[in-house]
Amino acid sequence: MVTPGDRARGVSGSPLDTLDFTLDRSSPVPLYYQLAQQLEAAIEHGVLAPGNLLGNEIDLSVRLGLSRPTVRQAIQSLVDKGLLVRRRGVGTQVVHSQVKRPLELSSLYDDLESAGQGPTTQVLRNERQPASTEVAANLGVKEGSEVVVLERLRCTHGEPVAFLCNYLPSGLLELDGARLESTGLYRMMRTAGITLHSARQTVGARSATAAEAKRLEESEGAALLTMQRTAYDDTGRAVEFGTHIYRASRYAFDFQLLMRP
Amino acid sequence: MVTPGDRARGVSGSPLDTLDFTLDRSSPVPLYYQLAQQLEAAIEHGVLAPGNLLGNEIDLSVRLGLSRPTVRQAIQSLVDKGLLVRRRGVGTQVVHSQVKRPLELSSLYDDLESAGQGPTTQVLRNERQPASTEVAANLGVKEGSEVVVLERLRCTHGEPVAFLCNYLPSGLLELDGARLESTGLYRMMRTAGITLHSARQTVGARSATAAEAKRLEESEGAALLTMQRTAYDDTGRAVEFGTHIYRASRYAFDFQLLMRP
DNA sequence: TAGTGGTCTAGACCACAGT
DNA sequence: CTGTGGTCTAGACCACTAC
Repeated sequence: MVTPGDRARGVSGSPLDTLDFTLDRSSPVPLYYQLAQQLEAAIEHGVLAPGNLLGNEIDLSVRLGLSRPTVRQAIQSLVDKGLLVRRRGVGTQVVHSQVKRPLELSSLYDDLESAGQGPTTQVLRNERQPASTEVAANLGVKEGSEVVVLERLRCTHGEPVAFLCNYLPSGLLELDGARLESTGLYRMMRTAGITLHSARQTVGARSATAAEAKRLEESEGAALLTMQRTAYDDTGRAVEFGTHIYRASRYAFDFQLLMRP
Repeated sequence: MVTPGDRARGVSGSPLDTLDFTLDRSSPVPLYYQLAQQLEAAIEHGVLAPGNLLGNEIDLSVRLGLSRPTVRQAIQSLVDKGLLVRRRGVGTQVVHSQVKRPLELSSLYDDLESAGQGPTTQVLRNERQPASTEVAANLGVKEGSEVVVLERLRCTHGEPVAFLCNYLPSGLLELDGARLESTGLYRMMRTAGITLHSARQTVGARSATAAEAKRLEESEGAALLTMQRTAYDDTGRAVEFGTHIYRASRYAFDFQLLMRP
């Protein structure tokens, strides 16, 4: 006999039924997080295919020996990531597309590294100076107060890709030139315990001036991609303001936007 | 006498203490949402200044006649929005910066309209055709299957700003030319009950070809901003793929990124 | 040591979708 | 009608922070 519940999960049952999750209650990792990770892995590996129903939350909580709110918390975190969709009266399904890339503060160094291009960085300038009106406004400090100014040239395969000019509040971070050349600024900030939280970006384009063209080994008038960004930590304090210029022939921004209704 | 609790909230107490929230239990609006909205309004209006502590969740729940999980849900939604920060052992505070603009799927029409520029749109093309390899891959449909192709020229103050080329799965939406000229594509999709959920974007730059320059009233070789986007609805199905070209002299992308740890 | 948020439980009732 | 997710309650214990 086939009960309504069987039909709801499909005749062959939810793929989740054959999956066993291992929960370690003695672990410091929260239970909802352990469950979320294993669900995400199942989706990633295709065990849960797009469109598959997860089965209802009550059954799942009973089967796992968890309370329903805990299971909900795990599922909700994946809904927030865009991996699952909930529909009242229907159930929870895996989304149909395989858009997995999370939204991140794009760090050029990380972008290039993950693309396997082996970037190198040349620090052109690393010193302290009084903040200009524009820099002060963007960093939320007083005009004329001391800030660190950083100018870098980033290359791949021996050719320039971008010219990066950044301003940081003085005293926030020790900027060692050698480490700056071997890793990205954002990675250094993370290592220093600064947790980036959000950023405001403006992306535009313009033609290269003679000086810019020379620096980036482009021809004068070539199209350049420009980006201005202010980054904030988790308390909302501005921790970086930068103006970046990219060779459009060698770089483009690639990112994902999420809408929250 | 000053108790530790008084000190924790500051000598004058949390500004929240003098605020009265009105909760309507008969309303269909969830209680946590009512609370979240009123908290957000208090922050927006400066009643809760950056750095202010909210007071602990237990007291708040008692004072409001709600359970702690409900209060937590309200607070969590504002933490997700980046308006509040929680610190274990410390409390919940308002973030220090006034970065409030939410992350959104930027619709050029909405952008221009909110900037008060009064955009106009000219529909150059609106017809069905078989999907090319590229379009099919981006929309997740079979190559050669019918899609709607839409070409529009967007202007402000009588001058072109952007040339927009979009592809939509056939049968998704009725595209009335007149309405397309008076509103944006995204707004039409929302009206038709399609809830956009996420999008993948690539932003780059290049020099204008002769044809592009003519169409956008630029000079040949001028810097153009290019954007390619695939948008997905809440089930993860691709609902739009587009290639947009903007006059860099008249438009730039402005958006906020949020990091989720 | 005291206060905070972080996690978890075991129930409950409701609104909505599909039959 | 049944089954689903959406919301809500009233407790509990733990980990971290500051004093």
